[in-house]
Amino acid sequence: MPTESPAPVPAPVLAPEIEAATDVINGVRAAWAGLHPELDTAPIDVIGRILRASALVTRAGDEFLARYGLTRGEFDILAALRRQPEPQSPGSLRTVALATGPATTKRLRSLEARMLVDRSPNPADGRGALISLSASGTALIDEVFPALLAVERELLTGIPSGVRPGLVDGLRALLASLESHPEAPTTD
Amino acid sequence: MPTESPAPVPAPVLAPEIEAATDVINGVRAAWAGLHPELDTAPIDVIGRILRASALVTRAGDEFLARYGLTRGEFDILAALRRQPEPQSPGSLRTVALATGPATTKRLRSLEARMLVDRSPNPADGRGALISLSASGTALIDEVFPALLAVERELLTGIPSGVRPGLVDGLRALLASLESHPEAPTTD
DNA sequence: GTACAGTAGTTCACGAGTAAACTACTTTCG
DNA sequence: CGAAAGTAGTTTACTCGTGAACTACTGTAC
Repeated sequence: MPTESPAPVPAPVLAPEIEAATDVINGVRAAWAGLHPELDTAPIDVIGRILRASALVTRAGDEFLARYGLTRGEFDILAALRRQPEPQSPGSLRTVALATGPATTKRLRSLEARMLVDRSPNPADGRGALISLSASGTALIDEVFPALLAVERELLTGIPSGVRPGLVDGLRALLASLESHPEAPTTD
Repeated sequence: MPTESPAPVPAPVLAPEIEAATDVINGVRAAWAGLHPELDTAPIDVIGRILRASALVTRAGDEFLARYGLTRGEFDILAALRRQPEPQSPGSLRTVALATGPATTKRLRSLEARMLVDRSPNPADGRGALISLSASGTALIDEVFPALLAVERELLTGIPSGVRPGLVDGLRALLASLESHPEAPTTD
C-alpha cells in the first residue's frame, strides 16, 4: 500500500479564461489521485511527459532516418564525428552517444561496413582505435542532419511561442542536473 | 551541403549575473554553429534535450523496476490496468502504453505467466480478450508505483523550483500537440 | 623488469521490440 | 443471407541493445 507525502492537487496552471492545452498525463494523474489521494504523483508531470514525448519523437525520427538506412544510434555517431574534426576513440563516441560498449561496437561495425567511417589503430595506445568520418560519411551526415532538423522543427510547431523559452530553460536545468549525477553512463 | 533558414544565435536566456546551468546540448549547438552557421539548430534545444533526458531517466527507472522483475513496458500495463478498474482489451492497453501489437502480446504473456493479470474472453467480441489485474498484480503495482515515484522525485531535485512550472507547462503543450497529430501509434 | 591492477574494446548469449504475414471473428452491404 | 472488407490479436523472423565474460594492452609498484 502506498504511503507518501500529501499531494498538491494536479490542477491547471495558466490564466483563467485561457483554456490550457490538456494531455494524457493530466488524466493519468487524476486517475491516481482518485485511487490514492495521499500519493504525490507530481514527478509524472515532468518524467511521464518526457518519456511519452520521447517515444513519439523517437518514432518520427527513426522512421525518417530509416530512409537513409540509419538507426538513431548510427546517426548519433556520425553526428558526433562531424562535430569534432579530430578522429575519436570508440570510448569517447560511446560516452557522447550515451551508449554501452557493445552497442558502440555494433554501430561502428555497421558504419565501417558501409565505408561511412574509417578505423585506424591509435598510435598512442595499442588497445585503442581511432574512428574518423570518411568523405561519404561526411556527405551523408551533411545531407541527413539538416533534413532531420526540418522534421523535428515540424514536430515542434504546435508549441505556443510563449511557453517555449520556459520549456527550454527547464529542460536545460533538468539535463544539467541529470548529467552531473554520479550515474555513470553504463557498463563496458 | 546544408541550406536552411538563418540561425538565431544559440545564446543563454536568463538574467545577466545569474549563471544559467549549462548542459551538453549547448556544446552540441555551438559545434554545429561553427560548422554550418546558416543552419537553424534550434529544434535541438527541445528535442535533443528530451531524447537525452529520456535516456537517462529510462536508465534509472529500468534499473529500479528490474529489482521487481518488471520491464518498463510491463509496468506500464500494470499501471494502466490499475488506473482503470474495468478489465481492458489488449488493444486499449496497447494504445495507452504507446506500444505495438506484438509488444503488447509479449508483455501480457509474461504478466499472465506470473499470474499478475488474468485473461478472459470478451463476451461481446469473439476475437477479443479482456485483461484484468489479479490480486497479486494489484498488490505489486501498489508497491512498485510509489517506490518508482520516489526514485523519479529524486531525479528531479536538481531543477530549481523557479523553472519547474514553465517546464511542466511547456511539456504539456508539446505532448498535447504531439498526441493530436495524425501520427498513429503504430502497426498492429 | 616483472607482477598486478586498471582500461579499451570486443565477443557471446540473450531479451525486448518491430514489421510483415497470418488467423479468426465481426461488420457492412448488395 | 452470403461475400467482401475491416478489426483484434497473435505468430514468425529479425534487429538493436544489454550484461557478463573475455582479450589485449597500459601503467604503476615493488
